[in-house]
Amino acid sequence: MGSFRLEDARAANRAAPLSKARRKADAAADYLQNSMACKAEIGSSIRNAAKGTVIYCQDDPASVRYEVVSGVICTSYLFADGRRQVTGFCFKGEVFGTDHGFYKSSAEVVSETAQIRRIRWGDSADDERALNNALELVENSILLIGRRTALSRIAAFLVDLRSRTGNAHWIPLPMSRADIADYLGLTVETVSRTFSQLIRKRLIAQPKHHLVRIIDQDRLNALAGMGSDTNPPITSEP
Amino acid sequence: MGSFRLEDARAANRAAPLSKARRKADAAADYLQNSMACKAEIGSSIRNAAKGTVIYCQDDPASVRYEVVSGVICTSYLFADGRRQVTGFCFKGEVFGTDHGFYKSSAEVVSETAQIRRIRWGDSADDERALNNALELVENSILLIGRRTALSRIAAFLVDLRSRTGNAHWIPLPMSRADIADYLGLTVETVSRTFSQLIRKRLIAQPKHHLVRIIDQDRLNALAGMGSDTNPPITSEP
DNA sequence: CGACGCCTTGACCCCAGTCAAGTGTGGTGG
DNA sequence: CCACCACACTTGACTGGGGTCAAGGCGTCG
Repeated sequence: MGSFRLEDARAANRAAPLSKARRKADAAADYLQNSMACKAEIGSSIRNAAKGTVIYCQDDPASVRYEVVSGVICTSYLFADGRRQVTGFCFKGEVFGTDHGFYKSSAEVVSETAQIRRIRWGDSADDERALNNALELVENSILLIGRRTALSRIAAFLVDLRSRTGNAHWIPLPMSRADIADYLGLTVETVSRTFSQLIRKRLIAQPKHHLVRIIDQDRLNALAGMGSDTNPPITSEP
Repeated sequence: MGSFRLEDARAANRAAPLSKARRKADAAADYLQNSMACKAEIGSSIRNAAKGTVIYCQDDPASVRYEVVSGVICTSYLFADGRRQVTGFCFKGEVFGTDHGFYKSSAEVVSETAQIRRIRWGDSADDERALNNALELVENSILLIGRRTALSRIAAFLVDLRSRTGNAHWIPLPMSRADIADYLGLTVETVSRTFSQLIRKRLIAQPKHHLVRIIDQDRLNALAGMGSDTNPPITSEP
């Protein structure tokens, strides 16, 4: 079940990033079936998956959640009119697919390759941690998406990614511009233009399309509207 | 602790809807302290609170969560630069304040009056239900906020509120235009204009500022980009 | 090599932000 | 009882940011 809507939306959606993913998913279906015991994790099943692999589809029955071992996962929601809202990106150690009953969004691998661990519900301590993790991620997303200007959104997006990937200056951006656009509520063109703008202003560098180096963290923070933690930009009246 | 940021932001924020709330909160502080045993709920403490009452502040230590018994609660996050992002509205039966460690947002009563129930963490079945409830609400918010046009956002906002309040046609809108604007990432003027537009087009009626009647649910759904559930707007190619 | 996807850049225009003024409405004090 | 004010909301005029349409670069695959 659950897939017919995806097909409909694919037909209607001009960009249709999931269509390719869907085809790849079909091809790699059985590949997904057998879990790869890569590094002999303790009793849990870890899967290898290539870019474009769909982990689960919107409206599929939800039985397990997943943890990202390596790579990046993108979860997205397809509207009936074909528009797409990317609900989040998941990096190493983060959890996705925490829905109850049916998955409300689809999950897709956006990095070249990814390892994900299936986790069953039942251990209440673990379950609660997972839910809290998911909640935190989504709440963070709201603070990103609610911003006014494209510049502020992109800046906040980069700042968020930097803190989550734990990288000092280099940020991997395996997702496509369309993914970022659908996440931040912008268009591909605006995303591209804004990146170019940040590069021109020497706030970031971009040796490859999918790799960003943060040059001026402070000014990026300022654009993101977070201020420098050590030097709050607000002076209260006497 | 936690309140100094609020004060700072108050000084900087032109609209500063929390400033009034803050003053009211001070005045009604002791009122809040003693829980009112209104209808003798089973062993849980229910409080009455008037409009503007702040339940908790951003960065306050988080020990309990809350359930709305009656009225409407608004949770919002204040940025260092004074901007405000409303993270959600909570109606009867919904849960807020599910943060761990410290509250990441402030919670305020926006209806004329509200009853809220304090709930301690510990009952894992209950805890998990609460977390799932919160997660669902926040994920829904993302689908609202990510929309492109103001018309689409307002329409989706109304459709969402209608389904959550369980009301057939009449929707209570106790929150201010500023709250709605800060929720959807718009300005008060745009919110006001959009409501007027919907009224002119006879999609809704608005006998009072804080009450909306949905006249044409189908067209509202269409604007919201959800289509009519019985008649999907997408035709798949053969 | 050409076809295709993805990304970038440019030109144009419209939606929504900004500034400013006007309209209730409730509260306070004379 | 009315004058006055404070506040929330509405409406208008103007402008700029970003959506839209279109063209062009660039790497990958067949």
